[in-house]
This record gives sequence, structure tokens and C-alpha cells, in this order.
Amino acid sequence: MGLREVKRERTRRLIADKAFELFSDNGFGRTTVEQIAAAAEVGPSTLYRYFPTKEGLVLEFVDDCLADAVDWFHQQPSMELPDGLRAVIERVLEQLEANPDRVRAVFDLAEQNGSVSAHLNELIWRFRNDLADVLIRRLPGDDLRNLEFVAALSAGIAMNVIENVVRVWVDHPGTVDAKTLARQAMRLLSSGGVPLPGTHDA
Amino acid sequence: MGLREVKRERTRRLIADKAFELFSDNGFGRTTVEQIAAAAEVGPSTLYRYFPTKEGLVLEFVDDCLADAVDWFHQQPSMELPDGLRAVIERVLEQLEANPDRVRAVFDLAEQNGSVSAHLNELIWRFRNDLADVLIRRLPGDDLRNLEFVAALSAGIAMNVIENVVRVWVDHPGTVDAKTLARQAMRLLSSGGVPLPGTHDA
DNA sequence: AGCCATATGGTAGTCACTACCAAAATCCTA
DNA sequence: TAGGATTTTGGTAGTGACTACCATATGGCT
Repeated sequence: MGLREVKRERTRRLIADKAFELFSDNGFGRTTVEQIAAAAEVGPSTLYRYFPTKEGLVLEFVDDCLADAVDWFHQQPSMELPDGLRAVIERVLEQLEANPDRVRAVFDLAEQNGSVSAHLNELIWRFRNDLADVLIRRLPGDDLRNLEFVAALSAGIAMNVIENVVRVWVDHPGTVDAKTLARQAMRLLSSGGVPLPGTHDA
Repeated sequence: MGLREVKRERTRRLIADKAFELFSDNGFGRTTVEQIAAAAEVGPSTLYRYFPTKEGLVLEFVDDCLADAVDWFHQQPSMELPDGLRAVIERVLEQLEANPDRVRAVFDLAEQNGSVSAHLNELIWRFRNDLADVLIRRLPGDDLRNLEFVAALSAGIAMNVIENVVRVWVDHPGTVDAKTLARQAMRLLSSGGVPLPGTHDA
């Protein structure tokens, strides 16, 4: 790895770190990209070469975690669907737990700013789609339309578990373990602890 | 109702209609709010008095549907959780089905533009939160933290069903009935047709 | 050292959105 | 129905995110 890439990584980290600093001090809305660029000692145009949007500064970490989990799952040997879902869920949570402060900061910013929240939700949505794509290839059956439907529902379940575990984990720091909570959620879902809406007709 | 409110409603509809027209002709990104305002024969500042953002022009209908469903559910007599979830799901789908073209247009725009997609996802996220709030009051138990958790998971399930049903419904127009599809999804979830991740430990 | 590829900073411009003010339209009452 | 109070409107000026572009500087290689 040449000096160039080292420097690029350093600049990228510097910009993101300064951004989080300013956001947590002054709030997302009251911080301009010019201020961030100045704090990182780069020009605004350089900042935009590293990050696509102001929100991207905040969300890159979560994005990386989710993208990594999809890639990882894609490379895993084939396994039964329930185990697969459990594996992705735990993989994502592990990745997020590796940097708890960043995760908390991201969720704080999303709570205080609608645009950050919107972009975060879109990120999650894309993850769900990507996960569904991977799932399609793992599911048996030949009715593609139905396969897509089941895969998307499954991906939605996984994301539902992840989101809610992270929320509790963020809201009550230190008192819960993410993986334990996730297993609790899965047990609730699979055992009927969360009553699912069935239909009574024939 | 005075003339004032009538005129206000007419202006509001006119702006939204012209916006959809321009968006579908030229795309969301290639349409400026000035063009929309000009087409509706109002000033840009008037447009912003009616709609908070450019994306709001697109999403107001969906927002209304979801908000209405939450209100409606809030006023319903108490019922068992599974039936309650089924009722909200069907209520939302009914509302959306009342204006299929608009729904399709919204999803087309969301697909072609990241910002619209982001705001749509945030809308959905807020609906899920609101629904969870209503659910909390309906669930038995006294452990608030666990109650919140179960309510959020349940709201997530409902939204998961709705999103996927709408997606299929939008992608394959005319070939499926939303309510039938929703019942199919619920049956899959509740009967284990979608294998849920359980845990094998003690 | 010197050449090539890439990274950077600055400029100018577009567009979404806000704050504000003066004029017009609506309504209410004497 | 005239006139004043209130709401609605359109315009102006400004901020800030983001883009396209270009000249310069910097690291990589022979």
C-alpha cells in the first residue's frame, strides 16, 4: 500500500471525526460543510470527493457495517434459512458493537435531524433489499414471484429484529447485551410470544 | 366551510397535481420548484406554505393514509393483538387502494430518486413508531421496557407485511388483490411458512 | 531529476429552502 | 354596503448544500 492510500485514509478519517465533533457540539443543522472542511483543513471540494453528502459523513460507518454483513453472508456456506437469518443478524450486531460510541452518535443525530433519519432509513431499506437478493438464491422452490415475496419478508424480519435490538441497546446503554437481546427477540417471534396475525378463513 | 378553505384546498390539490405531472414528464430531479409554482400559477413562497419540502409534494398522500390508519386504530375498540395488527394492515391497504395511480407514481418516483426514497422510508419509520405507541396501551403486562420491545416488534411486523404487499401490488398491477396477498403473507408468518430464526440454546 | 497520474483548492453557478415585508383578497361588523 | 381586521399571497434577499470545471500541487515511477 503506497503513501497515497495511507494519506487518503487518514484524510477521510480526519474529515469524518471532525464532522462528528462539530455535529455533537453545535448540532447537525447548525454545522456547515465549510466549517467541517475548515476544521479538517481541506477545501470543501475535497470533502465532497470523499463523502457524497453531508448525511453521508454521519452514516458511512453504519453503511459499511451493513454492506459488510451482506457480503459476508453471501460468502457463507449454504445453511437453513432460520440459521442464516440468525447469523446475519448477529453479524450486523457484532459489527455495530465494535464501535458503540459511533453508533450512539449516529442515532442521536438521526433523532435530532429529519434528513439524517431519512437517509438512515434509506440505508436500512437498501440493506433489506440486498439481503433479500442473497436470500432468493438460498431458498428452494421455482415460483420466482413467491420466492421474492418470501425472501423480502424474511429480510424484513431480520431487519426488524436488528433495528429494535439496536434501539434498546442505544436507549439503555450498558444494561443489555445485543446478542442476548437479539436471541430474545427471535425467540419471541418464533414461539408466538409476539402474536402474529393469522387468518381465520378457509 | 367558508370560501377561504375551499380555495385553499383547491390550490393545494392544484399544486400537487401539477407537481406529479411535471415529475412524471421530466423526472423529479429535473423539475424545479419554480417550475411547479409557475405551472400552478402561484409564487414559490406560496408553494412552500402548503408543502414543507419538494419531497413532501410527492409523499403527502401516503403520509395521510398512514396517519389516518393510526388514528383509526387508536379509536377502535380494544381487540386481541393479532386481530388488531390484521385490522391496521388492511386499513392501510384499503386507503392506498383507493388511489392506485397515485401510489404507483409515488413508488416510481421513489425508485428513481434517492431523496424521495429516503423521505418515504422515514415516513414509514414514523408510522411504525406511532403504531407501536398505540400498541403499548393495548398490550397487557407491567414491564414497560419489555412492553415497548414487543410493541415495536409487532409494529415492525405489520409494516413489513404492508411494504411487501404494496411492492408486489405495484410491480404486478392488476394481477393481485392487496388484501388477499396480505392474508397470504400473514398466514406465511404465523404458520412458519417463513421460517423464523429460533434459538437452540437453553 | 523529470515525467505522469492523481489529489487538491478555488471559482462560479444552480437550486432548495427561509425570513421578511408590502400588497391583495377574504371576512366580519357597523 | 363601506371600512377595518385578518388572512393569504408574491416578491426580495439571503443561506447553504451541492456540481462542474480548471489550474496547481503532490506523490509515484524511471
